[in-house]
Amino acid sequence: MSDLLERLRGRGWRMTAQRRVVAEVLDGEHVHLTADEVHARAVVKLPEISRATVYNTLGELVSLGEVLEVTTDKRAKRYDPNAHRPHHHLICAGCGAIRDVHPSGNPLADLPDSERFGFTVSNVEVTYRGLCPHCAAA
Amino acid sequence: MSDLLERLRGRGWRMTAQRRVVAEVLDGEHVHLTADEVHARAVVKLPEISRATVYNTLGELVSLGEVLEVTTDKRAKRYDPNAHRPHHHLICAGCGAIRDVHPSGNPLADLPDSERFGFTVSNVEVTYRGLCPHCAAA
DNA sequence: ATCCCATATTGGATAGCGTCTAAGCCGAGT
DNA sequence: ACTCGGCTTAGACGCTATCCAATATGGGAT
Repeated sequence: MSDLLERLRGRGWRMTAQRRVVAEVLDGEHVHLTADEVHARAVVKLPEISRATVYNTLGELVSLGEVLEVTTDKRAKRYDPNAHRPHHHLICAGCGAIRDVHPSGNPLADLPDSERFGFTVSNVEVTYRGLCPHCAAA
Repeated sequence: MSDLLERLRGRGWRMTAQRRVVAEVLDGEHVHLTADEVHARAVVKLPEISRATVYNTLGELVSLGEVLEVTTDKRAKRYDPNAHRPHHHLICAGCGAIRDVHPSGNPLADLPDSERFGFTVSNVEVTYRGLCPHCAAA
């Protein structure tokens, strides 16, 4: 399971109990957790861990490119451990569930220079919205 | 200029000084303002207007479909008066500024059935991120 | 023109989420 | 084992949005 931990060690990331626990929580989950949910799961393994450390660690993992931040609304940000494989998101407007999806095509190429307004464009996110089978039935 | 005001009146929206001022602020601007920025501009025309009213009014305009809410990060939501024409967004990672863009291509068609997981997909948002000329220089 | 009341507005309180700070702790190199 | 820079902590703080009870007001009815 510890591809993530191995990669972090390999980059010279200083390993501490708190950081290991946070990384393990992300590595084991396949849903997109909020910072507080990560904290709640981390506390099970390491009761003294503080919220600040979870926030710091998540921020570092994001900077390192190992984890993605997903902001879909004004509720809490969610953290996506699946950063090694490019993907986009499909979100249910009813229940808020998120699935990873892999569209074909390259949206970055679809933005002509004339539409870039001098920006250095580095990244593109595609968010599909709709209703999941369960919410569509209700 | 007052297409927006006309449409609102036509829908039987009760017109008050505060609502008119908020609508005028949005109608006159071509950038995407935060609620506080809308409030700041509204105060110039109507010094007594309260934050709560601006929030209420923006919420109603969103419900009416006259204005779009754009949530890009954990900073303030921004309000997009350009709801009548489909477009996507280019966001500066430095200062949060937003520009409307019109990419070629159709991302909805890029999501194969096998990646839809039974969802009824109704909408797609494309968000380009980068640095605006000003933030790139700093 | 005036009255009336459903609805809008107000400002202050409250809540959610995230960031900051000061102080102590710890791990790795010597 | 010692030292020092980086890590962790608890709680204060800040920002944005929402809620609330009291007050004011638009606009139809008279």
